Amino acid sequence: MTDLAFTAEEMNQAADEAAEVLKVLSNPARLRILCALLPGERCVSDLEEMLGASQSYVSGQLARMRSEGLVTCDRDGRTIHYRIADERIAPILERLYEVFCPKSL
Amino acid sequence: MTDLAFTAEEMNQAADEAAEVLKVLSNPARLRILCALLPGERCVSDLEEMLGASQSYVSGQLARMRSEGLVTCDRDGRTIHYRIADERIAPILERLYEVFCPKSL
DNA sequence: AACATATATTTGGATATTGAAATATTTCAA
DNA sequence: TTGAAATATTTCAATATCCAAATATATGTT
Repeated sequence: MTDLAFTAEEMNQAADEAAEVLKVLSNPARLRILCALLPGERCVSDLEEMLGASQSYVSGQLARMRSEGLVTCDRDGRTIHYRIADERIAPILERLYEVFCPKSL
Repeated sequence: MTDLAFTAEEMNQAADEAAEVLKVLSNPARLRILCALLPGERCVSDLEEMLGASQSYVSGQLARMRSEGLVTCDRDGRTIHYRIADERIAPILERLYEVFCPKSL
């Protein structure tokens, strides 16, 4: 039977972890990429088009998120499909939709 | 009767807005300050103690969040009580607790 | 092999953020 | 009015972030 309360140390750890994830979400391009991935896989060129951003920029942001384990990808021929790999992302994005896009729900 | 769907432009605006708020939350000290304010008002020295951070540092972070309208304060003698001033903060923090501190709920 | 397509990586300069240290301001109490 | 307590602001150096531009790599096609 584990303790139900968080110690101060655990709280600090949780805050550090949360802040790390939030830092990724705090860039509009990365946020929009993750939102685009929420319904399912997308290839890089789709994401480029949706964002209206350059190839290297989108690819760079994907690389960053890959290195942090937030997304993964599979190659299919010469296109690469990305998807969200961290289960903490979806519930956070859902809440962000509720807060910032209430009309769309 | 307003439209129920978000245009691409509205989505981009929402993403920018969300990213701005998330940037504030993406620093562990600021995140912990806001969590401490969630149940109600706190004075600066209380926050200092909770964070184990220096007076000027805590005050500086509070100043930043004040300038962005996320918190407000009232003076009571020589102590100043801060509280959350942006209604978007609480629902986001609640979700962060669910995701990062599930044990404590 | 040569070429086109899709994606990745590197580089670099501008700008922002971080957190510590010192100093300033405001208020109350003696 | 002098001093102490509570909070705010300024300054600075280190580091991180942003995004564009150029270049590299991998795959498929002819």
